[in-house]
Amino acid sequence: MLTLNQLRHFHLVAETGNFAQAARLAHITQPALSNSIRLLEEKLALQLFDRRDRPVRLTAAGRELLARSQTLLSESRNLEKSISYMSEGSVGHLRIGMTAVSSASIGGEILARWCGDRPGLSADVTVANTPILLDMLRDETLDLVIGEARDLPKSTTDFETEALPLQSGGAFCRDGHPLLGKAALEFSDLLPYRFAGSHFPTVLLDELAQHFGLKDRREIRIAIDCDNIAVLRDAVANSDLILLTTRACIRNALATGQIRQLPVEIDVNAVWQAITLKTSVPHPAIPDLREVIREATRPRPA
Amino acid sequence: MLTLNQLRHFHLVAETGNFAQAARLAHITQPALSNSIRLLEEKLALQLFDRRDRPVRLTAAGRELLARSQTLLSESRNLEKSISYMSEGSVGHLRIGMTAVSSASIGGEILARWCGDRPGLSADVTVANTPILLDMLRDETLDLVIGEARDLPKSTTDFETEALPLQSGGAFCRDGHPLLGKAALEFSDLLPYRFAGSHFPTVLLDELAQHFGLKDRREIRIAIDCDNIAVLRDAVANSDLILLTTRACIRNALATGQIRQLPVEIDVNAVWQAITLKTSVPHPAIPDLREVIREATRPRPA
DNA sequence: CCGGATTACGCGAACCGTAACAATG
DNA sequence: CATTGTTACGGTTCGCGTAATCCGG
Repeated sequence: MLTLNQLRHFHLVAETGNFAQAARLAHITQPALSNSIRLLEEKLALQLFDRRDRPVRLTAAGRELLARSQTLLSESRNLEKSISYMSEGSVGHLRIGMTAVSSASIGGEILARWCGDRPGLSADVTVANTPILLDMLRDETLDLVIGEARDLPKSTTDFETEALPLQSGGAFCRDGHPLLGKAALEFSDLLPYRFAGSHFPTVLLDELAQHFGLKDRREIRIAIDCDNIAVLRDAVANSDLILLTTRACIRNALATGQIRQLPVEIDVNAVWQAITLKTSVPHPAIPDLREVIREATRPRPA
Repeated sequence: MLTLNQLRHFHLVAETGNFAQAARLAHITQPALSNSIRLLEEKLALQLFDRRDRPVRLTAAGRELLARSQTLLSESRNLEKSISYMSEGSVGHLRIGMTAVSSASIGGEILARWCGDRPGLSADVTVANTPILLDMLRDETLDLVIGEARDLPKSTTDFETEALPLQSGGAFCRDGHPLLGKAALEFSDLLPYRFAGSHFPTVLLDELAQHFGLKDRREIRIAIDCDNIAVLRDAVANSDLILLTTRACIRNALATGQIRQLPVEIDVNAVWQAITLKTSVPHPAIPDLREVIREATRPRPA
């Protein structure tokens, strides 16, 4: 059975044409190297070097072996390097799940920071509702999920959760919306209009309703519930719908003035959690990714 | 230091998801395999399998390693196969030297037979004069040479030579050449015309001159000495030059009637040798190639 | 005679097998 | 309780190092 070490030794001798020098490079003594090569030749039933005169030279069979084992050795060097990087979590492929809002708000920045200066790392992002993402996490189709805190099951014994800083949210409307002219805006002023947003957890609606003293959460009428932020943005920009989401999620539309924030205090601040499976062995790069997520979600001056 | 065996074991477990089955495939006992994997995990400082529930599953790091070591393992399988073929000489790359005439006469047939039904074999053919080819053989730029016997040095201690069957040669001219009409043609009848051929050894000319009782070999006037058979063929087809070469070398032109053989008995039969370097370790495929050369040069009914 | 390769021999680590133990379902 | 994986232990092999020998320039 062929071993990588013997191949390495063979290559060193072939390249240097000198057993002594090759032995130094292999960090073994000359006799040991001599033995290694001899055993290799016996194992292969092929004479690899012509030792009749110095310097020793490759035989025809030796040249063949050299050429044919070149890729194998370079592959092995690559793998060893990859492994050393893997141990420190600086290489690998992660499968990350995000909700629509979190992906649109901070997903890009997280991935930019994370992949940007880590050439060995790559990611696969799945956008779905938190319950779906959690299912995928459970059967290890995902390595990490950024999900809505409100959608987490009460008993989180099998999840390693970490609450992320509050993402400031609010109510948004198109430029020129009737409500923008109104002074001292209250939440009740919004109720005549219908709402748009991405995946409203019923708990959130209940909280809102309770907070503003509504009898029934159905007084907050949902017109569009969509996982695609672009759809929501365009729908709200061209109608009187009110968008409930985070500021970061529509920062471009806010910057262009296409969409404006309504000056009303409402509790739609997003609470997100970075979630991994406690019962699974984490990818070595996970701690690093968590650190990047913390940095990217840290509240900063606007 | 990574070993191929450990990687193989790892792959077997990863593919079967079952230590017992993998152990059977690896032809070792289950505890031995268990140890092998454990040592690998310790060496890499990475947990590769999650053993908390059955069947055991790959961890994220294990998936990475599996993906990244895939090519390495398949390369190693390829190499082992190549080596087993190499031992029996059924794979490799040979550098063959031939003279212009021998290459044009039998080179194609030899290579067709040799490479044709041996998918692992390939060749590099150099066409040059015998002395040049012998030099290349000496410094191992070539593995085998088919050269002119007459050009071999007298002392052939460092060459392994093998005479090939005589290749019938003769004098050839264009269709409609004046000599073709003459009855009872003799060699002296040819002397008014000049000759063409590929690399005339002076010994050959001396022999011819002596054989036909000429005072000076310069009575045989050489018009063209060229290593390119196509050049000679076309030159002779369009002039009254007489071509000295083997029949096989111009068999196509003979078949089309473009060139005709002069009915004169002359001793330009080619004597070729298959030559290798005795002082070098031969390529494993050499004996096989020699056999093919013998077959291809064996005299056959025209 | 010197640099460089091989042979001879002893030791330690690695690896496998057997047997006993532990955990999962 | 049966299947499957781990731990413990003994024996063999493999690979390296030291020392002595051999060989080519």
